[in-house]
Amino acid sequence: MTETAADSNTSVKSMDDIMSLCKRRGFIYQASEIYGGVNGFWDYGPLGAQLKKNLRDAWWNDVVMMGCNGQDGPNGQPVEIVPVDTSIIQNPKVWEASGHVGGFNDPMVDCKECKSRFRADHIWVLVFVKWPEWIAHFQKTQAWDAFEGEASKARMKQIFSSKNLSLEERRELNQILAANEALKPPSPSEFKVSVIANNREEAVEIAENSLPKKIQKRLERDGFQLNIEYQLDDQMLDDGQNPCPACAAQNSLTKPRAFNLMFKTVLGATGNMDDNAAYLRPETAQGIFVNFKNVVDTTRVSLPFGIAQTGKAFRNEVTPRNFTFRSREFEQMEIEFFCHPDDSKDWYTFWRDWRMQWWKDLGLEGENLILREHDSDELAHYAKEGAGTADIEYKFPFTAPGYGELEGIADRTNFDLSQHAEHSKTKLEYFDNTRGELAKNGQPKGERYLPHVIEPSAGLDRGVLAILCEAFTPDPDRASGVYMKFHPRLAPIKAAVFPLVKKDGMPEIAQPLYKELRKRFGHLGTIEYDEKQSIGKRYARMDEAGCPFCFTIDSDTLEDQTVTVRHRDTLDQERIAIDQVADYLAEKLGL
RNA sequence: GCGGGUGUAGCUCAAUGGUAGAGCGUCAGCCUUCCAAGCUGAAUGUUGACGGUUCGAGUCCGUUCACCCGCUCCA
Repeated sequence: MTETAADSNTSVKSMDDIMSLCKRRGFIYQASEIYGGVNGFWDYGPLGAQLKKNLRDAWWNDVVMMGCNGQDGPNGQPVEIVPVDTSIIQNPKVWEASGHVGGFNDPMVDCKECKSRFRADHIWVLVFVKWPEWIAHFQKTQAWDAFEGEASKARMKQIFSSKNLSLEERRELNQILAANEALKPPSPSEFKVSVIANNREEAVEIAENSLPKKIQKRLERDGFQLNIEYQLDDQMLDDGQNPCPACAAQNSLTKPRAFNLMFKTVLGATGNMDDNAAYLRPETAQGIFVNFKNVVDTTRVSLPFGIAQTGKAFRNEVTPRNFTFRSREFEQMEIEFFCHPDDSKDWYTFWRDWRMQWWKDLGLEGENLILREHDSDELAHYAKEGAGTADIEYKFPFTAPGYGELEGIADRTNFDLSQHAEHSKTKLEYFDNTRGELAKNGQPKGERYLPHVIEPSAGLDRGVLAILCEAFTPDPDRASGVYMKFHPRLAPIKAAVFPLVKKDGMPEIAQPLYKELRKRFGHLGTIEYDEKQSIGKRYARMDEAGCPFCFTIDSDTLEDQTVTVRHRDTLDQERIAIDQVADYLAEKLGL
């Protein structure tokens, strides 16, 4: 309990300082920076690339190869996970089945007639009526009474004149109208025109001056006047029956569908987007689901088991923000764990708790990391009602005192498999010969079912960002002013070898040690060698890069073959035999 | 996407509308005896980009791009 509250509180850390260090030391650069960058994309530099690889490797080894680090699952058996590496581009039908095409988006509408596509919030619908006819109709309704006789023609005109009424007042009036069934069938001789406009003023301007001559003539001839205008999908005013702004076909627009956050791309060299559209995957999960049958058929796995995958995914985020936290291109580490429906709750709990522990073991400890169960009203379209979705969240400097999601653990039920079974017309049921009632020979008859899925889905880039934020430790007492307290397992630089001075035969001793360490540990991260400038400066540089151990050859080494080990976090120094350095480092790296 | 703010060397920042600078860092050399020491020298900029006003723009105006802070969404 020596740690004070301030020590564990990331909110005292400056995100600007962290980003500055990331740039300065080559962790993360803005993508295509020399061209002015591109919004929502980031490049990893030498240290960042290695840090990211180390985190990915830790996940791969612990989760996939070791099966939850060798821990037994809730069924008392070892956890079985197999890896796949699936395409970023899948058959477009995959995304229809998964629900990403239909529900994963911002408002767009299509014209059923001319096939044009519009942004719903750019379409304004102008409703024209014949005033005397409309007023007469209106007077038969209860709404008329609500105005207590004030509803003269002039008053009506005033009420529905866009220039004089606030949105709130308009809402209020239309609530009165909407409450009256007699008004539900549109008033006689209503005439609708849709226009593309950025705002109400522009829409009215177009209505008054810029409509096609043909329409203007008709309105004039038949005595139509503008009654009301509204934005498409206006909850209060839109009746869902709207004309197309392009071809003017009446009632030809689909309901607004959110515009797709998926990256569209083109298959084939002709570049014809209309015929050959495909999508860059918005999540790696679907590549797993569509291969479920393949894996079952070809690899002798049996339920319960998981399929794991790391890889890039792409989303056209509305607002990329907060450094790499919400990037448009990002890497996921996903497991789809398949189990019997009856066991899904146990497996959900198991995964949720184990994944939380895993992040803790990598150094995201204390109050900065929380496990948060979702409320039922924020469950995703695939999540079972009340079955459980939890987020592992980290208190980033830019979210503090709130938290940002690092990994989500969701019970996806059999949603995805059933969707793909239906859309692909392929049977995806699993035949479980350990279940079912017993046959005469005492063997179970077996049970055929669609497995349920627990999905622990982690953001690799977010993990790296959390590790960076957690590691960043200001320390005014040391030369660098800051050091990166990476877990040795994740540190991109594993160790450094320094001759204390560049003479007296010290470099000649340091060089072979450097080469020995590099040969043995180079596959895990960088081993540095540096003989330039003062020893303090070299230590300081290693502090900023987060190198956990420095081995220094000094004049004593010449006498007794020992070297100094300098510890990054404590600044402590100890002496060990030079021929013990490699074993020492191996132990410290947990090998 | 909307509103507000910011863009000058790797970083932190200067520069009345009048020759683009400093500190730190980086690199090279000398020196060195455990925490950015010292000395000498060097490199580094289309002042985010494009256009305009002006005899003259880092500075004023317009557009655009990027980032930051709010609203919103996700892993």
